[in-house]
Amino acid sequence: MTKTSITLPDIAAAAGVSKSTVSLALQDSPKIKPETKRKVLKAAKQLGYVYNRAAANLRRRSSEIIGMVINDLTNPFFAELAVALERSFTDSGYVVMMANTSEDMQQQEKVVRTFAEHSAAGIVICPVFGTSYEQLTSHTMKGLPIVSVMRPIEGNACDFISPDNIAGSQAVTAHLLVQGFTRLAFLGGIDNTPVYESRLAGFKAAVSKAGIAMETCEILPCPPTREAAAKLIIERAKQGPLPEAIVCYSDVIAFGVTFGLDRSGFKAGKDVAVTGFDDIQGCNVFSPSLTSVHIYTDQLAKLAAESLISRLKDPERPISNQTVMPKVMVRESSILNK
Amino acid sequence: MTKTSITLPDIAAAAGVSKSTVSLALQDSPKIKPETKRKVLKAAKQLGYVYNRAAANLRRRSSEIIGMVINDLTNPFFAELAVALERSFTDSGYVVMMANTSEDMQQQEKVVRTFAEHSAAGIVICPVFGTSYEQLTSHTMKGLPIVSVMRPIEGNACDFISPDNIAGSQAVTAHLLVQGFTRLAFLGGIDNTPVYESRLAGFKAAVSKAGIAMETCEILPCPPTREAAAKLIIERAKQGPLPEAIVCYSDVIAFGVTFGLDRSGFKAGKDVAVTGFDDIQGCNVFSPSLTSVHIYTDQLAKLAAESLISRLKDPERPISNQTVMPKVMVRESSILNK
DNA sequence: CTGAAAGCGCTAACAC
DNA sequence: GTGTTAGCGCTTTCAG
Repeated sequence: MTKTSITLPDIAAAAGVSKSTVSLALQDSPKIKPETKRKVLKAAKQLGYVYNRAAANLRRRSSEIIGMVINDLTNPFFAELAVALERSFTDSGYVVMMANTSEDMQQQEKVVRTFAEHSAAGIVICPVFGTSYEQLTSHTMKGLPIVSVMRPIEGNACDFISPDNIAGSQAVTAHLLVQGFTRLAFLGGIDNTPVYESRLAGFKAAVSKAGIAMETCEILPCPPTREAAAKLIIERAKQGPLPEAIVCYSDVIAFGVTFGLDRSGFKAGKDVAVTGFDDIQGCNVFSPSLTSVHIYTDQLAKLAAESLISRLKDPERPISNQTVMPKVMVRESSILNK
Repeated sequence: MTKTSITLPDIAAAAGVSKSTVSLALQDSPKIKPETKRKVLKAAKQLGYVYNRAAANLRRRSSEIIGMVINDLTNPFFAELAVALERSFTDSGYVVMMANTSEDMQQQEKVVRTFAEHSAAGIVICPVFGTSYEQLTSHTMKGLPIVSVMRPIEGNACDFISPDNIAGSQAVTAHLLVQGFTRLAFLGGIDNTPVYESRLAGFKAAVSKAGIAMETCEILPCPPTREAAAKLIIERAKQGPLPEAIVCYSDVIAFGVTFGLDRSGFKAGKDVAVTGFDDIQGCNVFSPSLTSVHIYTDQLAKLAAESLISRLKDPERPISNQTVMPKVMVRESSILNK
């Protein structure tokens, strides 16, 4: 809380006008004479006035606060997404309060409630898997507009923006198949989560379209961290010949796999083809550079902001699901160079 | 803004008590009979009441909001720090509004002002280099408590928490020197910034203590990104024999250097010893695993929260600078294994 | 222990 | 164009 008790009346007194004139002037209302405005602005600046938005919001019964809830900021992909989202909203004049949930449902419920208590106009969220609108709003913040990004909220009750995971996964798998690999693996991601299921579905679709039996392929889920992926592939390497190509659930997984392969005496892009998903910044500055699926994070963020802002303006608009078509970025890791 | 117009009077009516009794009950005041409290809580829950903190703060003339301002969330080190900071503050019952500045001074001034307008109780910031308290508070938010982390605010006007960069850098350089390297380089970081100067000073101190002439060493600053570091070392590699060991300004730089060396036909940890700084999560899941300087991010975050909270309680307390002693984590990248 | 009344800083009709 | 007046939802003396 700023100590300053400089308020509208103070400015009014200094400028020799009334409280409401000051209010109008500060909002740059056309009802106020330019000269008066100048006088008011000058007095405000002189006195070191700090606008009190909470008071204004209270009176106006609306706010420009957007609550942003991110599942895991230490995951570089979500950090990139968070930054893009923040920019999209601030570009539209909103201010975003941001919170990290560390994939913790309790924490998530808590921060959403806190945002609601601070009169957030709406929420943009990468929800913890398994989140439903009901629990998110605790039956008590009904009508709080929410848009989810990347991961859907159960029950289809919220606007949702995501990449076309199936198409992206299918395309990157096809890119591998074209090279003649027949023993593939899909590695990483958490079983029974929507993103995992979609990316896996794309993988399977490509494989079966290529006329390859799924039995020759391996499916190895694991938590979305470098450590987990590394551990998994190291164990796997001990158990016999590796697949020729590994489609990873995400770039983070792919980095872990690359590391694990190295520890097991194999090289990604040489002994085994590896692909990622998300196309985060690091992909290009990594040896081997990582083939990945670019999902247009900035575009996702832009759509999320547009979607939420539209809903704020028209709460009755039908719920919308928007999908962005990704693009395969071929780099070294997927082209074997023996 | 939550649509709900459920307010204290509504609950009061439902529970058959007065507005103020409800307020007290909600705050769990000892002045209210347990039975009454139960009645009130029940009514509140039934009606789907959402506490309005903005209104409460307005009346109480204080708030539990902390504004967190981070220079670059896409840098994994700062993302880790941000998460740690957020946790420290929320653990103490504060709610943090977070904003990313992308190292943009204008953006930084804007978000600090916005936080002030939202009645933030204080600010925790990783400032853009060159930030002064004066400009941050625009001469108008005087007295807004600010604690800076990692990077100092000019003029020593704010509490400041940081690792002992000199000691950390000196220690990791010494670790290299002990192995007998004589041609070292200090790579990365932005010239004339305090963190750079400190880390470079530690490097120089170790070198001169080892009786080595600084002339045999190279100093190659560059922006703190993987890309910039990679580009720099690739250029450098073309110009003649590389140093035997490279002390990097940060882990991000070290990752870039490792990549660039690889592109130039050299291996970190084999042809050239490389060390990082910050000890971010990736260090262990990287080939070669990266020797780094662990700076106890959680501890920095904890001190930052304590420091800011103390100041909120006692605005007159003297400004404090706290330093945390880092620790060298020796891994593969710095032990040549030819 | 509970109620009545005042007011935080601001906006928004509605007068003048 | 500008001033008056009445609150937004809450906390907090102060009575009772």
